Amino acid sequence: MSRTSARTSGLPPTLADVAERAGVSRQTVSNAVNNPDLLRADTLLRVQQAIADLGYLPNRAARNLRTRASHLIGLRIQAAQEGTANATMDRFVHSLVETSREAGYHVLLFTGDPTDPLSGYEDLLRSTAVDAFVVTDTYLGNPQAEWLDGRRAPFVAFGRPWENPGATHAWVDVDGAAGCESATRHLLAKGHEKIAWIGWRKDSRIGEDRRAGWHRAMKEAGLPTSGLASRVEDTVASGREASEVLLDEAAPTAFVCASDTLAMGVLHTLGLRGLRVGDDVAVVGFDDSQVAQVVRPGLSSVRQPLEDVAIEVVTALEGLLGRPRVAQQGVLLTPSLVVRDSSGPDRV
Amino acid sequence: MSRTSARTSGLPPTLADVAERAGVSRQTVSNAVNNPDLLRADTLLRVQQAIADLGYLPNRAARNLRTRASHLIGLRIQAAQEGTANATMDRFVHSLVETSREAGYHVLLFTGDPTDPLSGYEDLLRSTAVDAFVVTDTYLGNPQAEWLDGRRAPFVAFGRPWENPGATHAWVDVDGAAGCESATRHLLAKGHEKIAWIGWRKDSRIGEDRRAGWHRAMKEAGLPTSGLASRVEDTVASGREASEVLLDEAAPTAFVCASDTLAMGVLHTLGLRGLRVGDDVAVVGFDDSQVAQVVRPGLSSVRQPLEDVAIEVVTALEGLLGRPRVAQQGVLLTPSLVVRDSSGPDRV
DNA sequence: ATGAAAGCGCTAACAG
DNA sequence: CTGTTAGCGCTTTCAT
Repeated sequence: MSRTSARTSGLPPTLADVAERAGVSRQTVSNAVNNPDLLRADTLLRVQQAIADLGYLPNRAARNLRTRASHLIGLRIQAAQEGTANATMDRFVHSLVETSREAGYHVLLFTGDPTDPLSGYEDLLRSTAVDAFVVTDTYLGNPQAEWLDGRRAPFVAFGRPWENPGATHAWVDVDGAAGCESATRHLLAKGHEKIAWIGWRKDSRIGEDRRAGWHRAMKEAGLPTSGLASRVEDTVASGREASEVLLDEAAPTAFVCASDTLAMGVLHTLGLRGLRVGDDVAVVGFDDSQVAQVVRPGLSSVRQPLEDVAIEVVTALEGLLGRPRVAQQGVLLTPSLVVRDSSGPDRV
Repeated sequence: MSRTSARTSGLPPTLADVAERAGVSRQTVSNAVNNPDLLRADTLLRVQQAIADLGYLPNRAARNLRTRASHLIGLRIQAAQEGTANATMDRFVHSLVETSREAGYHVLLFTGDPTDPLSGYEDLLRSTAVDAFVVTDTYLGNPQAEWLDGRRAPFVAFGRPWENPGATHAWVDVDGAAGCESATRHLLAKGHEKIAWIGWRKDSRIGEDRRAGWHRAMKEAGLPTSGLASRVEDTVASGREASEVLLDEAAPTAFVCASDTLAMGVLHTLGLRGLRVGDDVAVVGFDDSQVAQVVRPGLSSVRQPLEDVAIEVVTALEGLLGRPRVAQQGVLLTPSLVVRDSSGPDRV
């Protein structure tokens, strides 16, 4: 051996240290860790004892070098938008970290120039720092998917390939239309007939999808929708202004919104006009943000099953990275509606 | 060479590929990357050209193995608490990721058994997966610091060593007392004299610190504090109940709270009693959460300078990991007060 | 079932 | 200033 044993040096124990202590070769120790079935029961036990005694854990860098895998998955995050209720990402990050760990992966966070959806990916990929990516900001038109596909980089998207339905990469998404449809039905069941929609600008595919859910539910109920929809920026002020206009021009008794941020704008308007939230006008948001949870009265909201999204994402990742490669197509999950006081009572 | 060159194989180019193309030895390429000053100008240029041509980037695993460093820093995160307005961690994570990148580090996220403050650290440390940790959940009594210190693992704490003021490790914290003092002074300046405190249970050092700021400001103004303080759990319901009791028994005209979550509870009480937020009773929270930003009326709140915290943390980290080792002691940063409508008008 | 040999891609130490 | 040598700690052949 070319270096002092672990006990004398301050360095962590290596395979060689364990081998020496157990009286076997290094290879046998490696097998004990990675292919225990190959060892005879008593040898295995002896090696495991030595491993425990020494507190041995394989050195990551060495293993990574050898296996050409880092067991790291990269996730690009953006700054939370101040002044909004958006918090999907943070809940997702936590779920992903948790689920990844169970699959033997850690999550490496990185940021990039917000105006360049590609920045940050390339360096990590070329330096083999991560095995795969989870791509989340697909609303940007999602050039990442195409780019990563081109480099044959494994990745799973949280978000459908809106722009390119023929894309073959793995993705997981939440059915926003279904969420808004169930929110609208919920209000219809309470007796509302004039239910307004406040969503995002038309260039947002996600926004149009959610809007379609509202529209479908209204049509199914045989109710008109014209004059009841508004498309604005995702800010509280926009939600407030849009709801003012809608109240003046169409007098809806309920609002379904594409986000909790917009829903908060509606609550502002109701407050300013002395209308009682829930009792006079019902409101449902989207995301089940902390804001929805702590505001008074509580804001009903569509909640994305982010824990399940993480599970599906990691499953897809394992398929992509495992041997044999198991390709997964798209997975669409259904959100649930969290009912709070802003839904109001039944209007029998 | 023992393997096909990068162009023919699908693998990324290596040092050897670059060396061959530039007509120099591998070592020279390594120097071109890590110690450019050592090369003659023309050689450097030639090597850099080859690097650019090939799109070469050093393989992380190999470099990590050789240098015994991963350039990764570990950060343990916990699930965001639903039903609260707490969001410090998410803002901090983003700032840390951003700042770390500038220093050449990436952030590796991990979770652990919530009941065991140590879980998760050990494996990463022993497997040499990270170079250092950023420890944040110091409110747990912070056994991590001692434990990490014992293993001589580099780490920086976001949070003071409350339990052990003699601790020598690097830490960065925000002066909660100063924040609450300035919040209280802000209300005093508006003409309030009966300013109540709603904070956390006595075993929370952070809570006691924040409370001290309120207390100090009141004393300096020559105002009594007895009967004006309450210590409860960090939930909206607790804030609501505490404010009801305080209003009944002491009739304060303003509240300073240890968190936005508690402040939301106060807003609930005011709403239920028909008291106008700001006009009748002023409220100030702590954290400048999204909730504070989007609720109506806006909630004044103490904002932690998390971007600066991240900068100080990374600076300390660089000192810890750099050569020579530069030890940093504690850094205490001052938060700022974000004034919104819940502060109310001047009560001349 | 266990061991020996080779090498992943890089850099520290030294030689020239 | 550049090249040679020798590993970092691990796993993948291939013998035994």
